[in-house]
Amino acid sequence: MARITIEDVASAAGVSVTTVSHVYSGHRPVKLQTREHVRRIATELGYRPSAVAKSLRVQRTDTIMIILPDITNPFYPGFARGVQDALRGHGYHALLCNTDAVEADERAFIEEALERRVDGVVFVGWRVGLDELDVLTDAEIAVVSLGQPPEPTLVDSIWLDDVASAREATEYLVQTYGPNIAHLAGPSDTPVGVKREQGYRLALEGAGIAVNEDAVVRVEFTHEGGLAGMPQLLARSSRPRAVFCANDLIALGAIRVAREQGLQVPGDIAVMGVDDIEVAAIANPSLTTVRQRVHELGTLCGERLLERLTGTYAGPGRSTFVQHEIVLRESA
Amino acid sequence: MARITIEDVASAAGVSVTTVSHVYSGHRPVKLQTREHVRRIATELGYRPSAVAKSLRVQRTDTIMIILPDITNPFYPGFARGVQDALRGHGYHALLCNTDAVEADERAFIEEALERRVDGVVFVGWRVGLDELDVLTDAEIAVVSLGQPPEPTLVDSIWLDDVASAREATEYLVQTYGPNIAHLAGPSDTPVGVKREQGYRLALEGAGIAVNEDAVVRVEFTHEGGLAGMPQLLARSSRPRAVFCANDLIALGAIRVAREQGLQVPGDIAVMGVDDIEVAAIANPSLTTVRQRVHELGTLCGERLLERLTGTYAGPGRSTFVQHEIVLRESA
DNA sequence: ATGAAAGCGCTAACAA
DNA sequence: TTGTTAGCGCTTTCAT
Repeated sequence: MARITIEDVASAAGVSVTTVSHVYSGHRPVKLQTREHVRRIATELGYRPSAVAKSLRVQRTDTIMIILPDITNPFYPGFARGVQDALRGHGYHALLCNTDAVEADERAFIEEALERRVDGVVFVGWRVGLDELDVLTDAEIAVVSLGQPPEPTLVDSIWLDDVASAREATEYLVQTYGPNIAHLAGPSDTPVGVKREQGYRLALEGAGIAVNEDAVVRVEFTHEGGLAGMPQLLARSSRPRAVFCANDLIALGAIRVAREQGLQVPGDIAVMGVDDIEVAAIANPSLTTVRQRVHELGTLCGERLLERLTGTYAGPGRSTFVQHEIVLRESA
Repeated sequence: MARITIEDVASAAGVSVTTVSHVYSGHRPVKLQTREHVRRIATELGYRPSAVAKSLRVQRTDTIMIILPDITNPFYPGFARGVQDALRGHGYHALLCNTDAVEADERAFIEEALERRVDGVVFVGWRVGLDELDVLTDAEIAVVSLGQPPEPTLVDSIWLDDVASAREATEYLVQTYGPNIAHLAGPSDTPVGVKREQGYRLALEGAGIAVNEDAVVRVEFTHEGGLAGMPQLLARSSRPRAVFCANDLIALGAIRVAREQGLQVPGDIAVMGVDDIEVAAIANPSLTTVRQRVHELGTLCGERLLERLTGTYAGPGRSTFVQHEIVLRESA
């Protein structure tokens, strides 16, 4: 069955394509009678206006792209959800893209955004710098980035102080459990991983504690990362009294390993994460962590993007800081 | 800065648009020298072929749509991931859509798929029947649906036996903990909720146990659902010895409530879920549940879809059953 | 090895 | 209130 086009509807209804077009867009008045007639014919024929033809003509796709490192990390669906909530009712649809934090994929999706002519991009990148997003701005695509530091750029960015949050978390652990604090760090080739490790080191140095390099193990930002890294920490001659993990998934993995080895959390060893993903509260022991207010981050990105999409704002990149917050629960 | 088109490249390179087009598509040989020249000019100008113009011309979008009830339920990102993994390397991109299990939204996204001329749809619907997907098939859009029962339809469907899995889970609880088994059911207007409740009832009846209607509480398929429903169960004069929950999120909420009321799980009250989302293993106590092999479900959907997209298969709807599996852990 | 030109399905300027 | 038509940026047939 060939696709029904606007022309088919027009001739079947005995009107011009212009009229059919305006029945749908409402961009100019159409006599009620004609309007209803056209509608009926269109429904009978099963006509659906082609979004791609329209996009080509109006040079808008009403689509935005959300580029994320890993959709199976619960942090990101919550974030994406926030973005979509902010966009709700404004007629935009979202393309969710997984980069797996692979540099080539991050770049590939930026290309893809360009080719698909999306109207806007929310970018959460780990490998690619903010300056690489300028190509989007050049193509008049609205861009908001999450998590990069505040430096003057073309794109808006919503950022968290990863160094400070890691530092405060570690300081809390030092105060509560003394100097022997280990760190399950993120990969050293991700900005987030690097900054949280930096915060950890700053906290120890600030307390006059020398960093024991054996007490820092770098793993992926996943539950498996925690499962893989924790045994190394526990195998050390002097077991750490607490471990600061670069995110909640790692922390949950770490807790699991500790408990399997018969250790009490936090009695024998305390564990703290970062993110406050939903399961952090559900888990048992519930996870002490640094809350990132993920949904708010998402809506904020969505709102900033919307301001550019609608033309409410058109100036240089704005930088918005979102404050973290330590959430004390059972694990530390 | 106006968008660079194929024409800009052609004139700057002193060739025809045809040649530029073929440099990109490789659909016909272009002299090496010309090819390199065109490439260089294109790069200099920052040319990106417009996917929307191409789509209009070739009547393909290389896009599929994944329609899901709730992306913040960890079951679905895992599933979506599976679909995307199956599609990887075949040049398709995925549009992830959240219906929130709202009937109107499910229908709206079907419309949207039609208008956007996506090549395929993976549909996970709770309110809308399989027959409503025929409109997609009519428009020559490949469709695979998850979770509906095997009845002859136009679309492919991957299904789970929700009744049987709920029944087996309940039977296990009866065998282990006796007749006093409650049920935190899903909403009665979702097929999944209905079928799991049905399985629960069949198990009790099969064991000659009368179903106590007070012991069945219907809640949303969320952690909050569990938090809301569990107190009602615990407030009953005779506390249930175990509770079968319609999914893992509900079960995790239920466990939380039980523990807050000072009950041991499973010592005082056992809890069992369905899905085996990742956190089921991480949680503490870890969750006894029915595994749905979510990633496999996703890849299966992706593969079936791919067969239709590539034309490898073009017949009537196929129905593929995926076996569930009870996973015994600590909570029951 | 390369080009000219039609046409994919719409929207909107211009005309009546 | 309605219609005619150019053109959005590509691909591909038909020529050369």
